[in-house]
Parts: sequence; C-alpha cells; structure tokens
Amino acid sequence: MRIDLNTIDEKDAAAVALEEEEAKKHTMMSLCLCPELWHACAGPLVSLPKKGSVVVYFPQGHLEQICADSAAGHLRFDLPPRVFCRVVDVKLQADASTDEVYAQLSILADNEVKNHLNHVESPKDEQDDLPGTTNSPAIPHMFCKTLTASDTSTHGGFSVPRRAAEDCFPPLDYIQQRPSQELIAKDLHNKEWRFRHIYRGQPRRHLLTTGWSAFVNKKKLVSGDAVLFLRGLDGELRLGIRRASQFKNNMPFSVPYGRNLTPQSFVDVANAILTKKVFDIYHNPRSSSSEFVVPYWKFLNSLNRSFSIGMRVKVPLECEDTSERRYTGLISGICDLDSIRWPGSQWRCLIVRWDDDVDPNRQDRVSPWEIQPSSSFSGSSNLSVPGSKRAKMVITSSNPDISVNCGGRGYPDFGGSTRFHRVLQGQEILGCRTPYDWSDPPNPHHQSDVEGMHHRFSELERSVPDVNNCMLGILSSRNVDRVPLGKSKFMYKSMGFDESMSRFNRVLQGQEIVSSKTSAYDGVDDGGNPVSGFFDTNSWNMRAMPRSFNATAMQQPYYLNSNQPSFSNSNVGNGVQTVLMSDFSERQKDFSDAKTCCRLFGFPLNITAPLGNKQDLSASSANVLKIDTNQVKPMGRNCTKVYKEGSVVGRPIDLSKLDGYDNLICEIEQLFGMEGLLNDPQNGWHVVYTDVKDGYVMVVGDDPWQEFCRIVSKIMVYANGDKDSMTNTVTGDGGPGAGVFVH
Amino acid sequence: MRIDLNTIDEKDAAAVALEEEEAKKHTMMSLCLCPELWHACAGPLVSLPKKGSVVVYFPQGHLEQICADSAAGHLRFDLPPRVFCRVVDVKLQADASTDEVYAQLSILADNEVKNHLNHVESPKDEQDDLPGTTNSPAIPHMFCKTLTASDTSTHGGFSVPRRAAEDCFPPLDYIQQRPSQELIAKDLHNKEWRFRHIYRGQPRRHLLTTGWSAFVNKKKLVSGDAVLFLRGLDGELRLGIRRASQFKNNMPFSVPYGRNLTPQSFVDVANAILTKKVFDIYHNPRSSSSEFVVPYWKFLNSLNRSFSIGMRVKVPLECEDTSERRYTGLISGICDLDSIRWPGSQWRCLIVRWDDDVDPNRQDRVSPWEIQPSSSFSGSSNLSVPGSKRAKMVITSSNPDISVNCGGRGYPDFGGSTRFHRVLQGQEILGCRTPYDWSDPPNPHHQSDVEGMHHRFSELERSVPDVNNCMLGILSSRNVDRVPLGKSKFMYKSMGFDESMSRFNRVLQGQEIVSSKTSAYDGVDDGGNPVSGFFDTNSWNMRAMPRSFNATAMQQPYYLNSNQPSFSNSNVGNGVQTVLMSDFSERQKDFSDAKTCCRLFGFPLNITAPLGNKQDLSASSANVLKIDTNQVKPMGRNCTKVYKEGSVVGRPIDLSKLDGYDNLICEIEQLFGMEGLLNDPQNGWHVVYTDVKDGYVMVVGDDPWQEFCRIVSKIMVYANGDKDSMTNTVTGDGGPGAGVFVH
DNA sequence: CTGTGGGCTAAAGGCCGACAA
DNA sequence: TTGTCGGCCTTTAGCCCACAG
Repeated sequence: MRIDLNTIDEKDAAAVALEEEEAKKHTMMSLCLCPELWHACAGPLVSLPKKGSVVVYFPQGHLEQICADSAAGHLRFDLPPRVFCRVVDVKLQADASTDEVYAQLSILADNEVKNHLNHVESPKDEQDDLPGTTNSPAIPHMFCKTLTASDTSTHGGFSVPRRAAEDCFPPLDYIQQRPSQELIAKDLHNKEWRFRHIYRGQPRRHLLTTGWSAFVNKKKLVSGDAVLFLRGLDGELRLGIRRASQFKNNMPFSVPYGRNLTPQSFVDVANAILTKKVFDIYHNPRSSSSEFVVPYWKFLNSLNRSFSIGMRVKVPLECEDTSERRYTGLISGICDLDSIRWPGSQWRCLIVRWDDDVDPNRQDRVSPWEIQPSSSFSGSSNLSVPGSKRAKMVITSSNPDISVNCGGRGYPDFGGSTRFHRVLQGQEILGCRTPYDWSDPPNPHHQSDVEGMHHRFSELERSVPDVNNCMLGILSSRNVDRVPLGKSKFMYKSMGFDESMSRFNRVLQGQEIVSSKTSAYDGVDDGGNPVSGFFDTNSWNMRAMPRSFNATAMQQPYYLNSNQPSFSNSNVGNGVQTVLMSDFSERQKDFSDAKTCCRLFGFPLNITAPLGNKQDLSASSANVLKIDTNQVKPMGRNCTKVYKEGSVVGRPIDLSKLDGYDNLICEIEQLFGMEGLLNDPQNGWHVVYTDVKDGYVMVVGDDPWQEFCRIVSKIMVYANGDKDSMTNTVTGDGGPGAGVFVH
Repeated sequence: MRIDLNTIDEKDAAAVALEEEEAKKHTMMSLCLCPELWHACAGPLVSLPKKGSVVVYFPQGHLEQICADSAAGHLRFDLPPRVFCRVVDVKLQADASTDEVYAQLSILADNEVKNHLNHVESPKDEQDDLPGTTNSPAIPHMFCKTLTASDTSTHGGFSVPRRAAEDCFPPLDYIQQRPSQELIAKDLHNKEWRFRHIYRGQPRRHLLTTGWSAFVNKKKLVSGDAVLFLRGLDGELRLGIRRASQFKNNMPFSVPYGRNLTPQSFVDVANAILTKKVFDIYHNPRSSSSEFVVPYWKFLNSLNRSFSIGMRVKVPLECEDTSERRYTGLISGICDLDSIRWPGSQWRCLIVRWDDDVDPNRQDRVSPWEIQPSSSFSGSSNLSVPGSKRAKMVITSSNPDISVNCGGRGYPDFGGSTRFHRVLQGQEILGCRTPYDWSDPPNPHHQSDVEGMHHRFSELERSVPDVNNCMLGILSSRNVDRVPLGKSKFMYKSMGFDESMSRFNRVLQGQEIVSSKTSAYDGVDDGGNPVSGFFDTNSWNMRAMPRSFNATAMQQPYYLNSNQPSFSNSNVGNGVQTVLMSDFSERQKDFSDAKTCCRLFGFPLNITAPLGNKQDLSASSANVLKIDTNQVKPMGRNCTKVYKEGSVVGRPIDLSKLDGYDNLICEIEQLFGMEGLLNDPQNGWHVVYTDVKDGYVMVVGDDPWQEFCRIVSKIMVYANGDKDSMTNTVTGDGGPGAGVFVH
C-alpha cells in the first residue's frame, strides 16, 4: 500500500500559488498559535517580558542598532536614557517566509510606575517575570535534531532518532512487517505538513519519507539546520525549525523585524513616548544584538549588584552543544558609552576584557543586566546529566493550567530556567516515564531536587522587586549572597511599606530630593533612614574603583544648584543634588510643581536654575527631530549646562549674566572648584561645547562670544588631553585631575 | 552534437548559492548597466528627468503616497507645495529579486534656479529634457514577446518569432540540417544567461531550448509575462522582462522603492530640503501612482496652458496592444486637493469626469502636467503603421554618439517620444534595412518626416523655457497653437533677457513685489511692463471659468499687509500683494532683507506683519515633525493668517491688537471688503480656524477668546454652508458670494 | 508562422535494504 | 543506533516532430 501525501488534490498549482501570495501579502508575519513551539524555536536563552509587566526601554540601545545598520547618526532626539514602560501586549510571531521567530512587544511609556509599584503588595504579577519561579511552564514532549547530509539530500528521507519517534509520534503497530502512518504536524504559521512515518530497514529504524523533501525544499533547509518536533498537550504535533546559519546574516532583515531598524521606527517610538501612545518593538530572540527593552526586574537586579574593575563576569551564551558555556572575562572599565548624548546611561557601560577563549570579535561592552549573577544557579550544575551525542529530547512535567496561561496574556517567561535550557539543548533526558502516554500528564511534583532548587531561587528572588531593597540600593547582590534570607526579610520589613513607597514615589515624581554621603557599600543605614545610600556624593573625587550602581542613575537627573547649608560634607566642593523624574515629558509641569515641594530631609530647596528656560523645555518635549537651520535662542536668560568629566551631574550656567569667555571660564572653575585650572591649557583641561544645530563638538573660545551664546547647547570640561576621545573610556589613569565617570 | 549549457562546471551548487546570497546582500538593487534595456523594460510611457536638469518636487504628492500606504496622516510638516530642485544624479536600477525597474533620483533643493535660468541662454541643456527633440536616442534592435503557455511550460522551450530572431540574434548557418548556436544575453543586473538557439521543426522555426526553463524558473515567469531581447550597439545581447501582473500588487514594495513610502522617507526629504542636502526619490515607472517629481519643462508647459471646466482632456495610457489609447474625459472642476494644508498647490488640482470607457476606478484628479497637450503630436498619427498581431520589433536609426551620451550623465529622456513608444509596443516596424548588420549603424538622418515633425515640435517647445513667456503666464498654449512661431519669438525678444531675468529672479527671491489687475487672459501687457499679468487680482470675484495658471502659484506666497496708496485698482477691495520666495527655508533671513528692498513698481512697501513672529518662523523652519504637547504662543504680537475662500492669498492679522471676537470678525470683514457679511451666519459665510496643536478645524467663537488666541494657527473664511466640506470641490455654484479657488 | 501536444530519452527524485561507524 | 551508499523504480525535464489554426 502506498500512501500518497502532500498531493495538491484538485486545486491546481496556480491557485495554490495565488493563495500563498495572498497569505504573504496580508501577513508578512503570522501570530504564533503555539507559544511552546515559538519558545522552542527561539532557543533556550530567550526571555520575554510578560504582558502587563514593567520594562525599561533604552533609546540609546535602539538608536545604536539603527545607526549600526543605516548610519542614521544624524538623528537628533531628546529622550532620557531610560524610559519605564508597561508591556501592553506580547505577540509571538514568525516571519512567513523564513520562519524566523520574533516577538512584537507593544509598550506604553508609563509614568504610573508608582501605581504599579504599589501593586507589588501582591508581587505575584511581577514574579511571573522572574526566572526560575515555580510558574515555569510545562515542557512538552519534543525533540530537536540537527539535519544530516542524508536528511537533506534529495535521495532519501529523514531519519528519526528512535527515542524521539517513540516520545513524540503516535505509536506504530509494530506487529506489522513495515508499520507506517501519516503524521500531520503544524508549523509556526499553523500550516499543516504531512509526512509518511515508516519503521523499516535492517536494523529497523524510524523514517519520514514521503512529504519530507517537500518540507525541506519549502523551508529551504540545509544540513546543519535543525528541525524540532513537539507534541502538544492537545496531542497535536508541532514542527519548527532553527537555522544553523542565521538567516538574518545572509538576508536583509525580515520586514517586520526590520521595522526596528529604520530611523523612522525610532522617530515613531519617540513620538509615542512623548504622546503617551503605545509603540511596538520587534525583538528577534536569536539575534546577537543587545536588547534595548529590558525587564524591570532584570534591570533592578543589576542595580542591586555591584560591579568593579577587575571583577570576573560571565555572560550566558547559547551554543550548539551546551547551554553551560559562557563568555567569561574581567571588567576592565566602567563608563558611559556616550557621555555626550547619553550621560548617565547604563547602556553597555561595562567594558569587559574577555578571556582568551572568547570570540575575539565579541563586543567588549555589556550592560550590567546582561551579566549573570555570580552565585545564583551555581548549585544547579548538579542537575546536569552528562548526555551522549544523541537526539535532544525531553519529557517532563506538564501543568494542565498552562493552556489557559498561554492563551490570554502572553507566554510566561521560561527563558531564565536553566533546566529548560538544558533540555532544549538535548543535554538532559528527564523523567521519561510513559513514552506513549498521550493523555496522562506526569505529576508536576516529580522533579524532586529540581523543584527544590527552583523554590529556593524564587524565595531568593522574591526579595528583589521589593522597592526597599532594590530601589534604595542598600542590598547589593554580594550582600544577598552572603546574608541569610532572614536578613533580606529584615530589610524588607525595615520600613513600613506604604511609607517607603510613597517616599519612593515622591522621589520618582521629582517632588523630593534625596542625598547622602553614604556609599552604597555601607549597606544598611544606621537604621533611622533607609533613604540614605540612595546615592553617593563622595564618588566625584574617587578614582576608578569598585562602585555600586545606585538608583540615582535610573532617571536622567535634574541639575539643581542649591545653596543650602545643610550638607555636612563641606569637603565636597561640588555637592550635587538630584531630583529624580519619573517622566521626562512632564518635566515642565513637574518643575513648576517642584518649586513648592522640593525638599531634602524635610528642608525645602530652592531651585536656582532649572535645566533650561521654558522655551528650551517646551521645545525639547515638542520636537523629536531637530532639523534646525536657524534655531536661535530667545533673548533673556540663556541657560546652558556645564558637564565636567568625572562629575556625576552637570551644573547650569546663565550665559546672559556673563560678558565674555574669561568670565565664563572663571565661572566654570568656581562651579567645579577648580580655580585656575582651566585658564591654562597646559593644565590638561579642555573646555568644549556642542551647538544647538547639529551637536558638533567645538572648542569654547573659537567663536565670537555672542555667536557662541546663540548656538551653545552644552559645555563640557574634559581632562583628557585629546578632546577627540572624549567619548572614550576613562579608566582612571588619565591626566592630572582626571576624573571618573560614575553613574 | 549536443550543446550543454548552463552547467555548473566545477563549482558546487553551495558555492553558487553563496555567491548569490552575497550579491543580494550587497546590492538589493543593481545599477542598470544598459540604459536601453532599462527603458525597454520600463515601458513606453516612462520619462525621466535628466541629470542636471531642474525638476519640481511636490511634497504633497509624496505625502499622499505615504499616507495612502501607511496612514501616516499624523505627520506634520512645513514645506511649500513646490520645491524647485536640481537633479544631481539619475540612477537606473532594478530590484535584484524581481527585476522591477525603478529610478533613483538624487535631488537637491535649488534656490539657484535663477542661475539655472540664466543658462537658458544656451537652452540646449534643458532641451534634452524635452520630448521629441532630435536628441532622441538610437533605438536598438529589440523585440518583446508575451509568453505563451508553451513558452513557460516545463515541457518545452521558447518559440522565437522568426523576424525577431533574424533581427536580434546573430545569424545561423542555414545550410546545416539543424543550425544552432549558443546565445549569451545579459539581464538588468548584468547577469549572463545562456540559451541554446536552434532552428528546427517542420516547418522550421527558431527555438530557445536548453537554458530557457532555468531562466523562466529563476525569474518566476508565468505565461502572460513578457520577455524582451535587445541587441545593443556593441553587439551584446540584452534580456529583460516585463511582468503582466505587476509584481508590486502581489508583493510588498521592493525594498529600495519602498523607501519612498515610509514616513521616514518624507522626513528625510524634508530634512534634506531644509538643510540643502541631496535627497533620493525612488521612482517606479511602472507604478500607476502619480509622480511627485516633475520635470521643470513639463511643469512650465502646464503653467503655460489654460484649463477650464468643461474642457476635454486626455491622459496617455500604456496598454497591452497600443500606445494610442488614452483616458479621455472632461474637466469638471478646478480646485485645491487640500486647501488647508497645501493651499495654492497645483497637485492634482484638476477634477476630471472620465468618459464611460475609462476604468471607473480611475482617480478623478489629475495634475495639469499629466494631461497631454491637446494639439501637439496630432500630426504624428500619420506615422503609425497598422501592425498585425505579431512580434513587436524595431530596427531604427542609431546614433554613434549615444554610447557616450548614455555613459556619463544619465540616460537621455526618450519617454516623450511617441515614436519610440509605438515601436516598443510593437505597433511599428521601421526601417529594417540590414537585418544582419551588426556593425554598420543606419544613418540617423533617414527618418525623413519623423525628423521633420520632431524638429518642428522642438522649435515650438523652444519657446517654453523662456521665462518671459512661461513664467509671466502671458502666452497661453492656446496662443501658442494659434499664433505663428514668429509671434512667439517676438515675445521672446520683447524684453531684454538679462533685464527680465534679473527682475524675475528678484521676484523669486522675494525682493520685489509685483502685482497687477491684468488677467492672464489679457495676454501681452501694453508693452511697458511685462511684469504685469504676473497675477490676477480680479480673480477673487470671478466665478468658475476658464483660467490660466500663472506663476504666482509657483511658490507659496508671503502675505504682506500694505497700506500703500499706490494701487490704482481701488475697486478691488482686497487687493493683495505677494512676495514670491524662492526658498522658504530662507524665509527668516529674507524677511529681514525684505524690509529694505520690498518694492512694488519701484515704490517701497512696508511690511506691517510678517507671516508670524520670529519664534513662529524659527520653529516652523526648524522642525519638521511637530509632535507638540504643550506648544503655546509667546506673549506679545500674535499674528495669524486669514484665508478667504476665493481669494488667492491670505491676510495677516494681529490678534494681540484685538479684544474679542466681535473685533476680530469686524477686522476680517474689512480685510476682505465684506463688511457685514460675516456677522450673520445666515449670509452663508463661516469663519473657522485650525489650531497649532493638531490642525483640527474648529469654529471661531466657540472657545474663550484668550484660549482662542493661544491656540489659533490660521483662520479660514468659507462661503460654503457646510464647513465640513471645505476641502471639497468648489465648482462655482456655491452659496451667495461663493468664490473661486484660483491658483 | 507558431502554439500545442505526443513520443521519446535523460536526469532527478525517492523508496528500499546493506553496511559500518 | 543511525549515517551513507548502491539498487531500483517513478516522475519530471526537456528535445524532437506532427499537426493545425
């Protein structure tokens, strides 16, 4: 008996071709109807934020991708380095022509983070987003096989690994001489593929014959690519592919994903942020580029850890055979990637010298959240089962709830689960209880020590979203590692929740100014005031050394000039105060509000000079693109910011009160307590500025004074003798007086 | 003997595939190395501006395409309806995957039009751009065949029409039993295709066998598509395709062409215009959408013609079998397509009621330059040779100079040559002198009456670029038709060239104000001052009737309030004065300049109110995207423009001098000489305004006065009772006092 | 003159077990 | 257990002419 599969019945080929064209036209991408399959195709390291969760959007990262791709460096913008957003929707999608998986994140800039944080009373919502929680989804019966030359030749079919076939395919009637059946598997686009599955040969083996080559041809598979079969909980067979040579390297980006990469996409996003509309980010999980939308908890975690030069770090890396391999290296520098345009950003602020075995082309800059916690998961290595080089396959616990969970609100993140990673990579064969059991899901509690581990980790992590710990930056991961959980809980309780929240909110809203000399390293404040440690005024005169990140950097700070006598650290010449703004687009409003409520430890502060004048603010929020030819400053006050290399924040300066360059230099010297240093270039300091027109950097003093006043945007003071390298790394061994960028 | 073609020699298939991927990666489009082939593929109606020539860019048209495509209606802009540009480069290109031809026009906004016009002393440069000049290129030996079912089946090869084979292919040795040879033809991407060409069968016929099906497969040809062979002057064979079902209808736009269609492309263009940088426009000649980059001469020609309601018009149309078919219809209306955002634009300002045999989906709005001159070429019909339904083919004059001409500066426009059209369409078989002559180009002067016709037409057209005639709008095409050439030459000489030019330039530069009551229909001014007739102050109170276009509308005018008593036409209550600005991006500068040099007939004029205040201007030129949330007007003078339906230009009004709505209405009535009409809505007039934020139209009087002053952008006075339809057609039968839009 | 179809042959596709790593 | 190969059969590609519109 011959089974004739994949025939085009009565439809003629033309009609089919037309249908396909039609499908392509209307949905260049298709919504993934099987999240398990999507995640399986996406690979083990993929983590996606959940619908409803909070993320941090890094315009700098977005722009970086665009610029790298299309040299859109001329784009001008006025966005803060970080924008807190809520994920409105997560759509798992796949390119219709390549099957490339990607996610469409619908995101809304959310200055209601405070409300969100208030909800952390029931932190369950956020927990789902954390890796390794007990919410990890059921892992379906699946296997993944890298195609051999024989598999892809036109000469034969597909050789199915025996256990894989037994696990994932419906059982055959082995009594027959040559048992065979028709398999129907759906791909990412829900398209059905039919295969003849036969068990034959001497010795006997499982083969897919008829229908296989059609699949190979249509998907343009070559040996080295992998196919992946997955038996869903509904019993349906799913079929995905994971290409060896990433398609995107050979092809232009697929249309929907490519939308990220046009300058327009950035304009759209900026527009959406400013107008509080939802915007979409397309995330290709298999791309090597850094993500510029980072889950909130991940970002918080990184804030909560300390990084120091010389510290050993590792970055998870997906590779063919194991998920255990990582890039490892040493932190060799910590500084802004672009201190001109994105001062205070943490985007890829860590410079890493990779170990010798790491791909030499590896990007040497990483963001703090990309680095794996040094201690977590270390215990999970005892879970790894040394696997022989065989088909990758897994049958594990499955949760009946999962279908519900998958349906509505996006797929729970299981990217963080190393266990899941390992099984996807074929390193583990777990709990293969009933190979042919298509109806009775295994008991989810059979995982013994695995469960225990996950539980422990989630206990550990549960403290993270607690704003007291993470936002105040008191508890570094180092502390977490060494301090028993009880201590963590103590921290959690050290301040009334409502009180701390409202305080935090006020800070976020720019309604309160907080400062302290307490270093984050000091850990817990002496008890009275957990707000201390929020940020570190000593940092400015410290040379490059281990520093903790702190919440100060979470929002682009506002720069205030305070004449209050209430700082006891008179040794700090440039004591700085910061107002954290939760939403830059409300700067203007908040600023006027701030006048009446800015206070530090209860002492009101006067704002002597806001960021710019009203016009400046209005212009910056009103325009995303500054395609200015004749932009001139209005008369009256002419406020400009001065940044000093090594100084955390800038200082405002009103040019209208100055009568020339000498005056200006003098003023700057006073502002930064460096009297006499700037007058003589021999001292190694350079004063430069960017203009309002196109951001070019020029030397202060070259232009006529009035012209300068008209076009200056910001002024920068650099220690490094070479002003061309001002965006370069400052590792602490610069010239005399070289400062340290601390953010 | 068997010829084995298209074998992959020693290279393995993988290597070839890699090469192809590589090629795709680096050049999604490829530069066309054979302009003849490109034009042949583009089809008969394609005309492209020449490198170095002057074109008019219509932002409105560009935006229209974008909006139609991606609903980017939220884009805000501040560009004039027309931008004069110089074509810096013309690249003929073809999509690598579809072979779709398109042109990349590199364009530079050029306020140096004056310099250009000065060069019209030797109008040769511009002449090249005109249709039908003696510069028409050689038309190579070529044929075009629509593929039959047999041609595209896997069963056989390609049946070559006998005469086509004899004309285009090297001759076979017919003495042999089955003469055959290998043909090598290069496609648009310069890729070689090899075919076995054999002459066999009973009766004998020419066939392409081996290699043909590979071509069909690779190019995804189906029956109905056309292939096109072309023997270049160098003897090389070229090969192109023209698809029946336009690919773009089934597929997303090809990447490079699609660049036109993103909002970003528009932003880029606007940016480039404002910053005087070169920008690129991608033009798909086979697309049905209107072009928004129009050759200068074409635009001038249309200015020079008159259009009236009820006039019969025809639009050239490419169709399968003949180039003679046209869309015909009657002009049923003349008005702005979008009088709010693009007042005074001529973009698709003609409303046409098509004849019954015209596709009912046909767009009913056309631009003046899309309409064919009613009389030209009518004499060329005697050139048409009734062709039988056979292969389309042509052998004609070729010019040895042409290879040089093609190489350097873009391909000379031969799109306007109907003769070329006809042969491309296979309607003509001309001058087949020496079918096998591969070395001796025919004498270019053999064209007898064709030449004569072209010569006559170019004589006729030579008067067009003359600024005296065309720019002053004195000589309508009607005049041209009826007046002997000598009269035209008289016009040409009626004023010293330098004098007229400098005068014209001054007007373009906004340094001179010109006005007159002389209607364009009045023809030549009484001699003393050809500047008169420049625009028509009587138009405001004329009902819809035949009008000529005039140069006033060529640039978005500036609106000045002049209190000079030097207007003798006191009967015109709303005498308007216009400063023509050649470059809007220099408005601000020009405005201050204008203060000292604006004059009318030598009388200096005072500017009482520029377009807005300084801030307004700076903002409008500085920002393309106005994503404004809190844009407010500054204190002090608050200037707004008032437009009245039926009036050519607007009037400025300073709201800060008014104390309320009554005052405002009164002022408007006075401005437009319509005292008492606006107070009572019963009179049929409505006063509405758009706000600065988002351009919504609202009724004047609804808001509190102060609020209104803060947010008003422009004020419009409409006669039509229905204010919702203000962008609709005004056909002259509106309410009492209904005006006529004249541009 | 040229579109279509049948005859024919070569090449590719595809199913099988043998064999060996 | 499974990757590759040779054997063998089927399907498709592709060259040819006959025939007819």
